[in-house]
Amino acid sequence: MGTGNTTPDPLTLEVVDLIGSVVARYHQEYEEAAARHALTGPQARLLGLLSLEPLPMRRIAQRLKCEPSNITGMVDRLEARGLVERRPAPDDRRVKLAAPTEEGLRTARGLRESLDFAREPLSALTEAERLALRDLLQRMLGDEGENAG
Amino acid sequence: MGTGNTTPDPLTLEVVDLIGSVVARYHQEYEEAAARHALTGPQARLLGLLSLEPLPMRRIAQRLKCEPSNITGMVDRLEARGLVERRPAPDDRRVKLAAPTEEGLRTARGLRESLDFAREPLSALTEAERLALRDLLQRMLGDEGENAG
DNA sequence: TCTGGATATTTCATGGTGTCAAGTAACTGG
DNA sequence: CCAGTTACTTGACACCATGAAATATCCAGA
Repeated sequence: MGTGNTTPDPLTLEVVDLIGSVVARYHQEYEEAAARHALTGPQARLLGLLSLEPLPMRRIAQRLKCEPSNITGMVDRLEARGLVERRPAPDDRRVKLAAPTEEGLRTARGLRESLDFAREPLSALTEAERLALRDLLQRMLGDEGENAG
Repeated sequence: MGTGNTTPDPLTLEVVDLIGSVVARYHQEYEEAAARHALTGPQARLLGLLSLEPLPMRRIAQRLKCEPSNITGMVDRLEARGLVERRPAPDDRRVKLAAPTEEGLRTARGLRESLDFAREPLSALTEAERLALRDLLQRMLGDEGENAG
């Protein structure tokens, strides 16, 4: 919890502002890409997550940083559209794995492809610049390198 | 837009992934800062916007990229808490300006200060690195430098 | 002046997201 | 077998967001 209360220098403020723009644009493009597949942003995120590997409901909630009861409804809606199915976990009858159906996988794939935020703005940078950007972002995020949930 | 359909190189994918992390962290911190002032993310965004200058409802909708009918409810809620008030526009009796109250201004100020995403992660970078990051982000966003709505 | 079309805001209905509290089923340790 | 814990679901509620329809106001032209 930063105790910071002194005003940061103008350069920092400028960078923060730029990051805000990146965030805004990222979201906009993400929502648009999701809408192209008749999905909301959170639904697209969930489907993308499951397309990597099926997950128990509780695990999904941790990854998406929300309450498990929320996941129930989201999976319900995706299940109703035939994009996701619930499977029993082999070793624990309490847990249910949410897994994408064939169509869900296709949708996730299409989603990833139509997510042009990847290429579009970054194509303005040379490879060396992308490398530099990667390193700077890594350093920025560095102190929280979490992979497992 | 983008016709891009070839898979981007691994470096680009890595950078995109990092940007995704930045976006996630930005959002998380923003929501937390808002919650510290008993506001939701959208409410905090709206209040921050109005703290710069009072705006007509329609203008707010354009800035926040949502429907005007949505703004009505958001301003209603902030107004009910005494953070925002509606004023008549001097030259057009149809339009109403949403303006922060004194308390709204105080809240917006406190919000800005508690928004540590500014300082915290960027403090890991030297000034030269922040400069480099600024230039890279500017180039990334460059082709859409819009300011007026 | 009157009238028709455009604009600003609101209202209503609807659906998705998110929280919290309570409930059920199943696992775990004694 | 029993108590406590864990996983998921349900129900009530608030907020965000959209779209269609209503109201009030502006504006341009006859």
